Amino acid sequence: MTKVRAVDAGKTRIQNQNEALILDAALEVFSTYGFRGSTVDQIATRCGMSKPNLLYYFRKKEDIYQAVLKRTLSLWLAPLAELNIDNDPIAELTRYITAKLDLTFARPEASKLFANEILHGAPHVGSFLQGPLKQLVDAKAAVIAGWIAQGKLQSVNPYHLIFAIWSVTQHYADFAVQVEAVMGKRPTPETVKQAVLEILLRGLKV
Amino acid sequence: MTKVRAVDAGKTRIQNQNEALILDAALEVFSTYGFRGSTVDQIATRCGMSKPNLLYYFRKKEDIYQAVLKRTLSLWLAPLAELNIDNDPIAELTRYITAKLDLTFARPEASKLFANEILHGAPHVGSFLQGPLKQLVDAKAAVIAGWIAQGKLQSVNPYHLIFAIWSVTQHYADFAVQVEAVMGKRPTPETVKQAVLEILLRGLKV
DNA sequence: TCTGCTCTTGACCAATTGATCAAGAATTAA
DNA sequence: TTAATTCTTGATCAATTGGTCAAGAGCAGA
Repeated sequence: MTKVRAVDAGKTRIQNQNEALILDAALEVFSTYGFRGSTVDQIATRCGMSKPNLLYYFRKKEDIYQAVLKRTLSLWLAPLAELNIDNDPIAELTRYITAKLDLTFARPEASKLFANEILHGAPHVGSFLQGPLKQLVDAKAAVIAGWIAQGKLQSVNPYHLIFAIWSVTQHYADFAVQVEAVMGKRPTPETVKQAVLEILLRGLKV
Repeated sequence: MTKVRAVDAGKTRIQNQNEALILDAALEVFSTYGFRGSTVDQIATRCGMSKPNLLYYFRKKEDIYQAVLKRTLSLWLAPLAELNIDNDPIAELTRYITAKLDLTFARPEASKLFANEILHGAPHVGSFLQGPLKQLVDAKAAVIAGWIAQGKLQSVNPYHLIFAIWSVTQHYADFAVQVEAVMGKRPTPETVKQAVLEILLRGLKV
């Protein structure tokens, strides 16, 4: 067998293993306490690793954050990219909203990490917002506008519809504590799905 | 004139003046950088004041945060409390949503401060959420349920409708950076109002 | 003016924390 | 087995930062 380093982007077995371990721990910690509120030691301890050892894999705290954020962003974009103008708009939007809610309940930390980043002015993802994200949203806003032009959907500003979908779906991750406190219990994903679909889509049917 | 201290809850003129100054600066700083990300020095400098002097008025960083958060919460609750079952539901909800959006555009820092607090698990306002907030929402959810029972409003889960209103309206403060990046410009309050009202209310009319 | 209280701050302390380093342990390819 | 490389960490450093303190400046009422 050839040198391990040649296999996976120049990474050894232990490197791949530990970097993954670190990123998982970092997502948990950063999404809970924010960048400034998290310590390298916290993340290291969560991996059962010493702080210098963690810094052997990621030289700076910044680097860990960048890496975990990057890994999260692709997860974020995926569902929107699938909006297809050739299908029925209500079915497509239903699928999109459902996919977003599934993500919210399956990976609330990812949503919280992203929310934290934006809330603090998006210091690390500013160019992502203005570049890839804007382009994708522009394209999908055009799809929605197309549906409206074809008379398949009630008239609505596509950008603000997308914002509404984002905010409502991510609310159940980012503000989960408030939702639980106000309702006195954690609502089931099914209940949320039904309610959210009703609220967001009923007014859009022609 | 009697001693100044007797007038305003035992506060002197300078105390009232400086405490207000500090709370304004603290809101700016905390809402931008979060609790851990903000420093006492930052707040002090913003008031043109030395750090020890600031700590003369608020003995701990915590105390400043608590005070500014408390001052924000009442602002937050006010509009919802006015939902009146005797009026037309669409008119009432329109008024509520408009009031929330006005707050969002007039005081985005307040929204961001609150969002940050909830996002990090509401360590300082947990009891507020489970107490006063829950009670108010319970009462107003009953109002909405009443409208539905009277056939004045389409059927919808009142709690989730309130969550949707909160999330969509606050989105334009908390995620303003993203909204601007994606749209390529800052949308006018009027545009947002029209779009949000359409999205949230069109499906509710009977 | 005088007296007591409030207000202000430079200097300082202690704890936290991001980051480094040297030295040893473990792993790998031969 | 061996030699090179990778991995690991205790000890330590330097910067940041929340908070204290003593001493002086400013202010209000008599």
